[in-house]
Amino acid sequence: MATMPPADSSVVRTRSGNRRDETARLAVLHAADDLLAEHGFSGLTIESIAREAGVAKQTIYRWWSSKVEILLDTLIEDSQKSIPVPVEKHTAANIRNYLRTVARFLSKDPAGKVFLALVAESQHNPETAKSFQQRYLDPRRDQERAMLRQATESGEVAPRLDSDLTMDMLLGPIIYRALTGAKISRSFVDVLFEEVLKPSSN
Amino acid sequence: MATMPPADSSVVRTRSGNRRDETARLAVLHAADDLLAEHGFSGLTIESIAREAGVAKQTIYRWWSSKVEILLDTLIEDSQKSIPVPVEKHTAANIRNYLRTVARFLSKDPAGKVFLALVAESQHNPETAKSFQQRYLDPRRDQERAMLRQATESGEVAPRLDSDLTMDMLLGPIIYRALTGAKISRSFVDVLFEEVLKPSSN
Amino acid sequence: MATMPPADSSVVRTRSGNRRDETARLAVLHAADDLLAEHGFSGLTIESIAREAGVAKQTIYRWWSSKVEILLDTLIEDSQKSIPVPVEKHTAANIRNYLRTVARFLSKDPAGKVFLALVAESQHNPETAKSFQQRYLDPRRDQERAMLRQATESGEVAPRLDSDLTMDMLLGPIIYRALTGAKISRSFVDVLFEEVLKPSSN
Amino acid sequence: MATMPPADSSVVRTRSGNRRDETARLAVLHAADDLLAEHGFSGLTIESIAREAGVAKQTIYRWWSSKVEILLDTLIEDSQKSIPVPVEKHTAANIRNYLRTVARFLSKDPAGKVFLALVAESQHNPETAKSFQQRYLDPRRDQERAMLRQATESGEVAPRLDSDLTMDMLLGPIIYRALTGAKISRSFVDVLFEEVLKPSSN
DNA sequence: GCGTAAGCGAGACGGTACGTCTGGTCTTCCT
DNA sequence: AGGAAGACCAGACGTACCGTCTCGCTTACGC
Repeated sequence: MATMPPADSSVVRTRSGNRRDETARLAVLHAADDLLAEHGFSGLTIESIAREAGVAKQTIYRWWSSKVEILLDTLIEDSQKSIPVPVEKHTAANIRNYLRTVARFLSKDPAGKVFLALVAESQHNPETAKSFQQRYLDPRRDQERAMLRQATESGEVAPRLDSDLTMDMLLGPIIYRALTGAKISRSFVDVLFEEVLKPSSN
Repeated sequence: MATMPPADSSVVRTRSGNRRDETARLAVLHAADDLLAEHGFSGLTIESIAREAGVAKQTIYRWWSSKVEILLDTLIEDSQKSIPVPVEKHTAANIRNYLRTVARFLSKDPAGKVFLALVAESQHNPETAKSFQQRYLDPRRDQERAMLRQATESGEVAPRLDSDLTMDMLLGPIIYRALTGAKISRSFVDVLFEEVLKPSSN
Repeated sequence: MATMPPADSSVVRTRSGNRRDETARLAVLHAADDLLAEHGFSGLTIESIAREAGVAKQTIYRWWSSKVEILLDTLIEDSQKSIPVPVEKHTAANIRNYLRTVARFLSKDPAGKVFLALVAESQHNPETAKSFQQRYLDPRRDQERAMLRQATESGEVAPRLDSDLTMDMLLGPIIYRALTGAKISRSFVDVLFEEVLKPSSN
Repeated sequence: MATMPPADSSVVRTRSGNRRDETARLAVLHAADDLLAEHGFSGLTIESIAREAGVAKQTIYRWWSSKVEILLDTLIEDSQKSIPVPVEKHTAANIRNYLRTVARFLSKDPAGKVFLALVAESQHNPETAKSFQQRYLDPRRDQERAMLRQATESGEVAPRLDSDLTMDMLLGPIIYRALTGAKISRSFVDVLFEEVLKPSSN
């Protein structure tokens, strides 16, 4: 993430005329990522993004309505790469692996900070909450529900509760621990998985 | 919450000389509470608190290092009133009731917004995270662990896991739902309780 | 002094894009002038100038390093208008008239207060003293010396002393009276002129 | 208990019970003097005087209405010591010497800065102007007029003009040069004296 | 092939809040 | 009673960003 193009002297900024400048778009996303990692959410200002990206503020305001929208863009791209919802084989192993991957993403991956920052900002700002819900949380939850349903149908897992409740019981503790900076061990995730999804676990 | 002292005309501001002025302290806490409820976290500025409370900014900076510390003070006082950890009889019913109270506090009580705001701000600011952990989360968790242990010893509940993991499984989903603005029905809480604490639940 | 442009409804604030906004510059100078006249030097704060001029504080800080520099700018412009050093005919009458004009400026014209305020502030602040000297006093003294020299060469006046000493003998008493709020009558000025510049005055 | 200041072992702070504490009064005057010399007029705040003098702010406010009054007290005492108006023999030599002393006081003596600071502050603050006039300038001018009158009567000097105008012609240039930081040579003072007071000077 | 239209970097603008500083008032406690 | 200490309200300080705007430039497209 946020690797700059090689500082080759021949990399002249290609001005794109009256079309959107992809170079500028990427520079903004990279700068946002870098600044969040380096200086935290409060160090992430439109002004600093523009400065870091070598871009005019107006260019940012033209394409994004707030810094939250910028972060959403990066989060969506990163999530597809780092924590894809398993889509082909919905086996128990795949689901457990998904939970492990999410846990690692939230506690280790710098991109996971973007997720936490957006959960956080949603508390402060209703519009962020709405965007975050509609553009990120809802689509993912849809995928997760499908995953759960198909794995249940194939008999791999046996949730005793409806899929939303099940997902919240699985993800809630993981996310809460991530939010409070607590350790999230692999066994913690595995126990969660066993408790919630395995039939006759006791 | 944030109820002002009786608007009796005789309530002249008692200047306390070179000792801390309790009137000013309360005015600040009330103003912070009111403004958070009315205008959200971003509408909560030191400037606006001072204005609302009729207090000089310097008085705020003298006693609190940031608006987060002010909110922590109000949260601690409000939590003791609204969501006390049951301390006398650690029965199953008491614990279930505690969970219900927490759920209501987070989703309905304006003071619950303070908790969510502090979880949020902790993501943006490490010092907030530390303060929040040490002054609020840790002490509460200690009480909750004691509650759980004693209820277990008396045979009222039968958690299959250690107390920290148990509490996170109970509170994580509730808090995650509160953070994402999802509904938290009584039955949701009760199911959580049954799943995690009841023996041979399936 | 400080006359606003005609309140024609069509006089919309011309935003100048990324070039300096002349409207803002003038508004600041006028506001500074007005506030000095109305509330004195201590009532002249950057805050109040910004408020009065309808200008952001940052705009002031962008272009002036202190309120003293603002006053210097107004004084220089006002002086060129109100007390120009006679530049064409250096006759005795012109010089006497110049002295009278200066006396009236210092004792009657609100803009004269700016001069006195800058002399005053120079006592408190070495940087003010330097700016005032370099940007105002020195250039004026150069002009005055030229005036004196040429009038002397043409035989109109006959100073017995060098030009700096002569100017200080002429202006010193006038300025000292202005500083102490004493009356400066026309005859006072005329006597000064006679004593210092007329040949064989006794 | 009077705590021993670190400096001189014998200088015990004598607390005077219910009489005004002369030690505190002197400490304030000295601190004011020192701070004016060291940090200029703007570095001279009630707060800093109290700190430097080891005195409570309230003690200062109890006895002086502003920092200007403190400076006036020091100036009056210093002037009596450093630039006494000659009072016994009003000879020409005495008057010339007086002018020389004044010139040296204003340009060299740190206490002269207090005079300049008060002239300055008078421009900014009408109350300062009034105090300064009544407590300092007027009494001195009365003495100077007497000096001049008696020297004239004894034939030592021959001013062509009334005494106020004469004094302003003598002191105005000196004070103006002091205010603008210009050099004030002995010959400058002597020429002034000759021009204004000597009969048939040309 | 030239005019129009849009995107771009730059940066000035009116604002709001920041956290610090000083001023002047007040009260408590100590001596 | 006087003085030290220090909390209090008030408000200016100079800085950082906000979101809007205008400028002068560059490029791509359509007449």
